[in-house]
Amino acid sequence: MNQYIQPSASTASSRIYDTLRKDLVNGRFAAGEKLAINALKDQYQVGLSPLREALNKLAAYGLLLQENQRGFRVPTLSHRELDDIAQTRLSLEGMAFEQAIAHGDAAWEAELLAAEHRLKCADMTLDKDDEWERLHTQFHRTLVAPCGSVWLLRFIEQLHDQFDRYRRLGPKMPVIRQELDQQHHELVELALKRDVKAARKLLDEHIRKSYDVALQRFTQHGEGAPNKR
Amino acid sequence: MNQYIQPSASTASSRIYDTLRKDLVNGRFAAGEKLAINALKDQYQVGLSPLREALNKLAAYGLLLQENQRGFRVPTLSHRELDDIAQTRLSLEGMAFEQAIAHGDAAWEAELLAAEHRLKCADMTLDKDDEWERLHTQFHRTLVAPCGSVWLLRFIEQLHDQFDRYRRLGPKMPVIRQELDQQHHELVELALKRDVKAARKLLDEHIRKSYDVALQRFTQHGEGAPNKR
DNA sequence: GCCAGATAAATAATCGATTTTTTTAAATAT
DNA sequence: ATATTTAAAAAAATCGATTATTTATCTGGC
Repeated sequence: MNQYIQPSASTASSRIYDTLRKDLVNGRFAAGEKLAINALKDQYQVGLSPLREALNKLAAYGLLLQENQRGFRVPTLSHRELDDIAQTRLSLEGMAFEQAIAHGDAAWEAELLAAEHRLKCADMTLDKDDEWERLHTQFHRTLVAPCGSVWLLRFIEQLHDQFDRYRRLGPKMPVIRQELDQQHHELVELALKRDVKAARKLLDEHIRKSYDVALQRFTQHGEGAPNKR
Repeated sequence: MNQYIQPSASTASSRIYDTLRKDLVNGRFAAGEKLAINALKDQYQVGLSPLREALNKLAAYGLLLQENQRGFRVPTLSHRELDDIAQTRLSLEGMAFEQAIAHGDAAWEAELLAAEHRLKCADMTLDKDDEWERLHTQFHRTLVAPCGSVWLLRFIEQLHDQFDRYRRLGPKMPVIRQELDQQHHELVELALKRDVKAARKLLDEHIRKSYDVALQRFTQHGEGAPNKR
């Protein structure tokens, strides 16, 4: 009797998973922080069982650390790990982009243009970044979507979340933001022209520029981990 | 007062996770099968909560599919996905192996020799494959260990599990097994010689040969999914 | 005979309470 | 004062039962 078929009817567990994932990527929790499950339960108004199931999934996904008999904690941040994430993202996303350019069809081209336009518009009209972030993720997802490998896409998605955890802590830099937006446009152009070499090169630069922003967080406050606790 | 520090004291949840992961990779459950949680609970003698937490983790890891309100099922097998897994493994493991050869030190060389020797011995003395499989996984892990990227290693591990899910269904082929063992030896030799080009090429061949074995399962029974239900 | 709707059975998800383990605090001895 | 043991508090993990949802079965109308 459902009016519309639900893609996957939500459960308390899946809802709290989505919420926590977003909050973790957005840096709502301090790096290294131990999660107080009971507090979370009250904060998010959710039962213990669904909460624990979500935390388990997040740990398997890499957004939490789990230590037997002593719960969950937020992974610390380190210059070294940021390098790893950025470098791996460079490799995998670059690889996927090349494949996508080789295989993407007309529908993909249309999606690319649409995604870039949506992103550009959001940038102008909205003030709070939430929607922009969503569209930004969606844009990069579209770039590599027709690469042909489900597993590669899965890993890229995971790396994106990891990368964003660092990037969103970085300072707001309107100038660089504008440059990044410009690159988004050029990425689409090169993809449409099927210029694999140039496209890959630009994607590399794009990620590196983003990396520079994220890195500020570390060079500013000295080496090590800028954790609260 | 613990005599030895436990690396991470086991919990019911972590134990059932390990067990199920192994059983899933070993094809103990039919592809596409819906998991009857209550039956599992009795079979494995474990409570509902730890079991569900383990299933949630396995779903996030990619060894199970989770659909809200209708539980968990074992992913189906397909020629197409095997191709994807093999190809992605080829890319990532190849990349990691090259890096490992570039960065691996003397300790790594020692570990390599040790791992290959252990594998060779297990092959001769033991009849049941369980220990061989463990050592085989360990050998490949060692090959790429010093690649420098935690995330790459993580993905490779995941792909290995996925690949093995297919490989272990394939027929026993002693001749090919012997060829694969020979390649293990040669991989170590090339790694020690730091011959990146040749090493990568051989690893490619090695994975491809393994892939051929796994593929039998599909070409034998015709295209599609060789599922029970 | 076949389909829509209602009912019953089975299964998934969640809750509330209990048990186990770790962490913190206090007490005692060196 | 410092270290070691003991006791108390807090937190994590697990259990047993309840609730919600899906799946299977039945019924009457066409």
